[in-house]
Amino acid sequence: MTFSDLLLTCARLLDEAAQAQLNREVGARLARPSVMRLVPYLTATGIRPTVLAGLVDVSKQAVGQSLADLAAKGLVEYVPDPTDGRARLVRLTRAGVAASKHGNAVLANIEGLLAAQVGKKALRQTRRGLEAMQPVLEGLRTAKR
Amino acid sequence: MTFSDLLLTCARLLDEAAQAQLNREVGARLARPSVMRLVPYLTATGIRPTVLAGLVDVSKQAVGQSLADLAAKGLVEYVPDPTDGRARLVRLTRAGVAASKHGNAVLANIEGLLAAQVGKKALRQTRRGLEAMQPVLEGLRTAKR
DNA sequence: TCAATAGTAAATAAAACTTTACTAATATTG
DNA sequence: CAATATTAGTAAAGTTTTATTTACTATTGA
Repeated sequence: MTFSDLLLTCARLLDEAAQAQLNREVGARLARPSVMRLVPYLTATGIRPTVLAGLVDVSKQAVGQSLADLAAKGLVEYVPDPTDGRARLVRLTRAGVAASKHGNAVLANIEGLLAAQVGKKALRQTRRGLEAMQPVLEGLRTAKR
Repeated sequence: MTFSDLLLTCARLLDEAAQAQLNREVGARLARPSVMRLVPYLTATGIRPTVLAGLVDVSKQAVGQSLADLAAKGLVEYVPDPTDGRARLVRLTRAGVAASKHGNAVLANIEGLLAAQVGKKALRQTRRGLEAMQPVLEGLRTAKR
């Protein structure tokens, strides 16, 4: 197995495990994939929908739809952007922050299992490797378009 | 950034980079996501559609539609399963194998860039870490359902 | 024989996203 | 500074993609 396949496979497995855990807790699917993709970029500080659209590379209308979903669930709210009267900021509500924290806790739990199985040292080494690779991969993204 | 986020982010970036490279070559989108998800499991030897459906966790009808897509492009073909008259095996055609190889070459190329930037040793260490983690993550999958 | 399995077909449902069209605020520029 | 262009965003409709439901055939295995 190539390194690439290994990386992609591990990420997929991790994602599935976390998702499955959360779904089990809620008793249904937490959120649809299109909505889940926004989550990493949502903060309590707020971000503009348009910026979000650029990050996930879909139209702002598409992002708007996903955000409406999250807003309907009370996980995000809109506030006017003080620096631009046209713009709004989407930010996590208290409930949204709590949900986000919980998601991180689930991941942390899985990490704990990994550490227990492969050893803290191996986990740390792997982390360092990925930390070095991330900026290189980010570079590919911006470079080639 | 947590280890989990790092892993998920790197995988996403790698996937995007490879996808973008392939799309650039073809001049359009190579294949839709639902189809791409089948690719890792396709071989020249052949696999049953139903098995494939189990692997990606969708109905066999859904897999059938994706496979019809690939068959229309001449990348896979059906052959009767010699061990069961009801069953068929989907296998990569010569063109399919070539396409698959090319995909791997694109990934290998990116890996080369990574190795050049972070060093072969770091790459090897990261690989070893992921290799140790994969079975643990696989275990979570089977265990919890 | 009869239940279960592998698969297909067609219709439909649901999800994700785009297109078109619009309002309101901000920038630009002549 | 007024006219114009641009930007942020929304709204509604429509399209594409993905997947399920229902219903069926053919083969296998009990």
